[in-house]
Amino acid sequence: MPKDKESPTTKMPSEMLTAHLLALLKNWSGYGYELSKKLEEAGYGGFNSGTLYRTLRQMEKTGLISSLWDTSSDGPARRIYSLTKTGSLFLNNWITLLDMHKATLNSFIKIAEKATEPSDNSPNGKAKDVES
Amino acid sequence: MPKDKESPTTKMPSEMLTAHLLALLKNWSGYGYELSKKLEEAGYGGFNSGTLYRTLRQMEKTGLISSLWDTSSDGPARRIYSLTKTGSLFLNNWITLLDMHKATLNSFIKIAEKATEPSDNSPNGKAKDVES
DNA sequence: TTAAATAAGTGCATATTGCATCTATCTTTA
DNA sequence: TAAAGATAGATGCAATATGCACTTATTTAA
Repeated sequence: MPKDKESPTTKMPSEMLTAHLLALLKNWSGYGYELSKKLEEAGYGGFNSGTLYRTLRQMEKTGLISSLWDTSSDGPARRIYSLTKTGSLFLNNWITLLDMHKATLNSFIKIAEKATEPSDNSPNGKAKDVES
Repeated sequence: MPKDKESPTTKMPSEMLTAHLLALLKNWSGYGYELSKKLEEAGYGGFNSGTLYRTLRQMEKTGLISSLWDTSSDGPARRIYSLTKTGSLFLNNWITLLDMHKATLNSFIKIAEKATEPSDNSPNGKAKDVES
């Protein structure tokens, strides 16, 4: 892998969108415009196309996906993306992380519920007033 | 332009961290330093303290939490945060969103698995080579 | 009196995003 | 046939967000 000279930090793009794109590309190859339509169909719209295309290029730079031009069909050329091994691992990991995230949230919430059982509703300490 | 009254876009801070903080503040009041320790205990460390404090102030600006200074105990003053009604709704909504997110991921993955049943592993179309 | 812990924050460089716009290819329609 | 629209991917710029190091301040421990 060329690893190009993006020397300092090549950061992962926005996690939610990345995860959806990886899932769509699981065992399947597609191009940006197509992916954006599928995401919108699935109710995951709201981003602008620029963000999508930039995210895809960024994912490619970090090795989650790879691309090649498809000029075989009519219309503008399409950049076809496929999942890499890394991308596949990342997707599995993300799903595990999601579960952990939710478990932590729930544990926090449950701890909070327990802590307030003796109906102590007042904020702790003698607190002075707000200031900006 | 100073942008001052932050009229147009006051964006939500990084979603994961926000969600954890909201969960910790559910039915409970705490301050930044304390929250950061709890997050680290729960295995959710890795952010630096600056990010945490800035996230909290940002959450306050968007109305998810509210704060007041606590000077009642020894040591440096503490900014005590509490969940607002908005924050509570946001937290519930986030948990729902997480479920939807995971459901969508799984549906994408399952569709992909079905689509490849006839063992067609080749990328679609006659694709030309990559270019940067 | 010095160091370390607690508590909250700032400054600056870099990264990411939103919004508008651009290029280009092909199809539809007036 | 000219104009408009859909498809496809991308960029420029301003506004935000983030990482990293550093600062300020209060109190306790060495």
